[in-house]
Amino acid sequence: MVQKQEYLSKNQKIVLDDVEKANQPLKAYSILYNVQKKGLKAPLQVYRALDKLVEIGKIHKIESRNAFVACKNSNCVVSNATAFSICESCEKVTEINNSKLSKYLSNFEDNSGMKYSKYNLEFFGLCKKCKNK
Amino acid sequence: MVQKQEYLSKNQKIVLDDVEKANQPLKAYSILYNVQKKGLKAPLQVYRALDKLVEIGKIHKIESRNAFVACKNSNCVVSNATAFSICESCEKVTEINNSKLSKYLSNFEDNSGMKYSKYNLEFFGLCKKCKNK
DNA sequence: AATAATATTGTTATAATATAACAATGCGTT
DNA sequence: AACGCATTGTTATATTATAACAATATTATT
Ligand SMILES: [Zn+2]
Ligand SMILES: [Zn+2]
Ligand SMILES: [Zn+2]
Ligand SMILES: [Zn+2]
Repeated sequence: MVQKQEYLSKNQKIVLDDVEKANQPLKAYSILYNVQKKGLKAPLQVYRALDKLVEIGKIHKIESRNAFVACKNSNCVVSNATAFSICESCEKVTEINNSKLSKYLSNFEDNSGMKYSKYNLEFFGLCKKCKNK
Repeated sequence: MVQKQEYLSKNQKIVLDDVEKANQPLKAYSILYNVQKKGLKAPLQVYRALDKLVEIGKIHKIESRNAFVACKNSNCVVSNATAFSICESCEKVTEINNSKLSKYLSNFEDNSGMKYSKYNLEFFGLCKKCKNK
């Protein structure tokens, strides 16, 4: 039996490293630009690494921005319960780590008969700085 | 003073009509295909109509799918508080209309200092049908 | 009615985001 | 060594979305 991958491959490390350094969401083609000096020349090399990193929860995709950000929340072993705040003025994005919220959403049920295994929540508004302008 | 638009333009009506008939999310280029017989020939004509319809809450964008669905929730006068359930098997999407959930999220506050004016939540899982396969 | 401001439309081209398809290599297991 | 599978490299292409410019339509103000 082949066991589940427990380490990162070369390209995955390179991409994760770049995204972690940024501490803000990066677009795939910005990442591509950044890592070209390390040998990743094609979009697919970046997208494949991103896919895997998202799958294992090291990176999250900010869907409304088509951008990728490193997980800052040690609870997200797998990215099946994510919440973000997004400033609509400066585009600052923060991962929300609020156990009440995650408990509430993870336990959410309605009468649709659906079994929810995953959610993604994006809050929008103005951050502290932008509010006071 | 120019007052806020209170009716739909020709192209907006055409696009809304198509999306409402579908009762499932449509991609922008599917919409374009559908409405070509009505004279909309270019992507921009569709995207512009979609932008406006999303802005006024007649249509919502399913961000994780890059698709657009008509609002089924009369409460969404403006689309500043949206929640959807998405089946990862058959891709069925349903707008969640749950007042407890929307109250909880609309009142959500954390210590970030951010004032949230809007949110979008997407739940993923298996729908009733797909669960029983 | 004339003017101004705003919204909408039409059109061509192009940007930005993401995947298909195929061949080769690397690595752990049997 | 042989197998299975993940990863890599590469080229081409698909999909999603916007820029830029010109024209027309609608509404508000004078
Ligand atoms: Zn996380
Ligand atoms: Zn801000
Ligand atoms: Zn709605
Ligand atoms: Zn289903």
